[in-house]
Parts: sequence; structure tokens; C-alpha cells
Amino acid sequence: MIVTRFAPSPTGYLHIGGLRTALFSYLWAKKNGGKFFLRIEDTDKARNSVEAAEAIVRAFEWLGLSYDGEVIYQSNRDEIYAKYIKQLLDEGKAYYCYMSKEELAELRETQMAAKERTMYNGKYRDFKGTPPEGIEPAIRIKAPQSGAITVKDRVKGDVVFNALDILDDFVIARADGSPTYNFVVAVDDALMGVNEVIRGDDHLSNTPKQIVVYEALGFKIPNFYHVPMIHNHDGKKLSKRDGATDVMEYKEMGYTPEALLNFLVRLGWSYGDQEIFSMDEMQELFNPKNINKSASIYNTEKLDWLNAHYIKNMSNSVLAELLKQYDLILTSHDKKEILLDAIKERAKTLKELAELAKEILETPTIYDEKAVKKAFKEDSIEVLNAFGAKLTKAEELHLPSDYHQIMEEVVNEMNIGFGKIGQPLRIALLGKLSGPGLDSVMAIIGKNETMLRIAQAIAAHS
RNA sequence: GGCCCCAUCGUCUAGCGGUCAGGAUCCAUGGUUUUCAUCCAUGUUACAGGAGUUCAAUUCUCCUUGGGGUCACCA
Repeated sequence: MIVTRFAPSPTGYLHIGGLRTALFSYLWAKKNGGKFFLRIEDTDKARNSVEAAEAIVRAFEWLGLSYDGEVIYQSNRDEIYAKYIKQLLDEGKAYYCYMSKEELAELRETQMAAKERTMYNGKYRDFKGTPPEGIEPAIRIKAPQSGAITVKDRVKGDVVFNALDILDDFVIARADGSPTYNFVVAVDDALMGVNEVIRGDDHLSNTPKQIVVYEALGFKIPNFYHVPMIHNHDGKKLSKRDGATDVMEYKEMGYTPEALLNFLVRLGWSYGDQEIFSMDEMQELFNPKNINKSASIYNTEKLDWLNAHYIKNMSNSVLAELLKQYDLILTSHDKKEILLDAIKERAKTLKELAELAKEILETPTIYDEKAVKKAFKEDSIEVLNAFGAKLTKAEELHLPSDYHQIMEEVVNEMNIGFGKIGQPLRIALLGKLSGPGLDSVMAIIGKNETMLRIAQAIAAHS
């Protein structure tokens, strides 16, 4: 069985890059009928917050991503880690290191001055004497001092690291007893049965250390997939300064989970020429063997296009439900269908959709000056009056076609082009020259409101 | 700086020795629309550079250049 996980550290919100690796892991597990776990890596008590952990869970909810079992918090697992640390100590695979922070810093400086690689010098590796007074020891693992460690990465291929270049006896437990990242990741993944690790390739160079832990503990090494980073416009790692990187900001901006997920799944992964993937299709088609090796630049042009696509194809009842977050209650509006059909093709986001709806529903208070200048000609008032007069007499006006018919009558009787009535009428109804079909607008707001807007426009421009 | 990874249109990508280097997005133009948008059509734009292997390299190898990541008692 395929078991994957997403293991963020709760130092902030869930960001785009994290979400993508989470999505990949999720899809790969789902596709194989496996399990997907969510584990919060909160071993660093100083930098974590419960709020951040909760924010991550909330983002998952919004996106409709589920995980198996309960959320696992590393902070609840101290006893487990202590057990395995003790095991390594007992077996002589780890040891207490009494080097003080000052001494360690000094060592580093000396090495830097000599242009050597900074590393722990193994001073207490085989220490037998009496430990110095007043120092709480950290615990270090005995890492190989020669040879090579090969990470069999399924994205990058085999990556060989020389022990001499990158390893030293790294700390697995701090002086206060708390375990460190490279240790707990390996322990947890092994204990949780995670056999497919999909994560950002910024972790690639940590992997040899984790392999050291796996081997010391006799655990089976999982398959690794290190997916390339997502960069900003400057080609650097995505950060808060690059605008929206918090997943929940996309909700506020009016993006749908479908669009965001679809956008993200195609960043660094592809399935031939296919661009549109429903959640079901993603689960069906995702395979990490198609993850590409190079970093991608984060650019939301395509996200806009996808979001517009999903909005266009969403049912009106679903849209009405989603628009509630913008204080727009359409769920029981009798012209909901006509309204949403008229505007959903011209909105890139739900937020825009809400604004477009309000532009129709609310009587215009200002008229765009340039538009008035362009659209209001000598005879415009006369045309609007004629149209208004016909409206007054008309009964049973419900559909856009009912209004369209009246417009046609006016055009025919006055022997004018459609633009002669369309342009000024558009100003009257919407205050500007762009927008949905006028027949639809009138059907949505009804006869009385239509007449009111016409009268108001005539008064304002006579 | 050491180590590691990466390199096709502006962007996301297809390609897995022989292709007019394909698709999408963006942009531009045209059509449809009373307008805007949608939709449709058309167009501009790419294999970082240099050696080698081969009858043949975008594709394989090496080097250069460029970019990125990582080097903690952070994760």
C-alpha cells in the first residue's frame, strides 16, 4: 500500500508551495487506494504556533483535501522519540556531546578562517573521561565518516553524496532533550509506514542525514520524490514579499478550490497536453513519474484563466451559494438564473462576479462621462422616451426576449439602427457602456426599475 | 565558498536520435456581439554557449556560463 504524508512546520500559514507537495502526495495516495497523513512538525517549541497549525487544517478544509486519521502532532510524541534515542545511545550509535555553544562557535570560526567546511569535529564521539561540569549535553548520532550515501530519488535520479563532504555527527537531541528535525522526520515516517515521501527539493540535501537515522534504527528507507521549487519572478524562493502566497488569500480574492488545485497540479507536472483536470481526473491520472526536474516560476495568469473557466461552467445554484461570502444573497432571487447566466462569462473571480451582479442590481448613481459623451446624441432622449412609453403599455414582461421585442419595435418604427437605442439605454441602465445584454438586464431588474432608471437618465441628461 | 540540483516560446509545459520543435496562457489582429465579456480563427516568440559520440543531435557525454537549493542544539 502507498502511504504518503504532508508534514509542514507550523510557523505560518499554508503557502502555495506547500500546498502543491501536499496535493501531489494526496493524489498519489488516493490514486493507489493508499493513505495520506497530515503531520505537524512542531518540535521547535519557540517558533511554532497552534494558530498556524489550525490555519493549515482550515486551508485543507476549504480545498476539500482530506487526510486519514487524526492530525499528528510531533509535540505529542516525545516519549516515542526518547525511546529511540535511548536505543541509539544503548547501542553506541549515538553519544552525549558536552561541547558548549561557545566552544562550538569557536570551532566554526577557526574552520571558516582556514576555509574549511564547518563541521563538528567528533570531540566526544569516543569520549570516555569525566564530562565537564555544568554543561547539559546534546546527543549526537555517529554518522559515517567515509564512503558515500546515495539518495535514490525518483524525480532527480540517483544523487550521490560523499560522507566527507556533507556529513558530521549531527545533533539528534538538543540539550533540553527535545529531538531535532532530521531525526524525528525519519522516525515518524518509518513508524507511520510512510513509504513514498514527496516533498520540496530543498530537502534533498537533508536526505543523507535522514538515511543515516533510518539505517541506525534499522528502518526501511522510503522512496523519495524531491519536487522542484516554485520560484517568484526574480527566480528566488517564494516568500511573503511576493504577494499572495497564503492559500486562504485566494479564497478571499475569489478563486475556487477547483481552479487553484488545477493550477497547482500543472505546476511541475503534466499529462500530455491536458490543461483541465477535475479532482477525479487528477486522482485518476496523477503519477509522480511525470514530475519534471526544473523549478517553475509562479505566475498567476493561467490561474485567472482556469478560475474563469470553472466559474463559467459552474451551476448557478452553486455560484449563488459561493457569492454569499461577498454579502450577495441571490439564493432566493427569482431572476437568479438570468442574472448569473448574464455575468458568469465575464468574471475572472467570484469577487468580480459579485461586483458585476451589484452593478446590475443597484440603480446607477453616477454616469461615466466619457460614455455619456459618446452615446448620448441629439435624438437619444427621444428614443428613450419612445421606449419608455412602449414599456408603460406593455404587460407580462418577464423574459429577456420580451424586452428585446419592444426594443425591436422601437427601432423599426423610428427606422434607426440598434445602436441608437442600445447605447443610451445602456447608459441609463448601467451608467456605462459595457456589460451584459440589455434585454437580460431589464428582465433581471424588472419593468418598474427599468422605467425608473430611464426616467432618471433622461432627467440627468436633458 | 564546499556540496547538490536545474537549463525548450515572457510564463506553464510536450518531446525521451531523424518533428515544419507540439499544446496552453499571455499579447496582437480579424470574425461574432448594439457594448463589454465569452466563443471562433489567425499570427509573433523557444531548444543558454562550446566541444565530442553518431550517417543524424533539442534529445546521449563532457566543459563553460547562468540560475536555484543546502550547509544550525530551524524545519
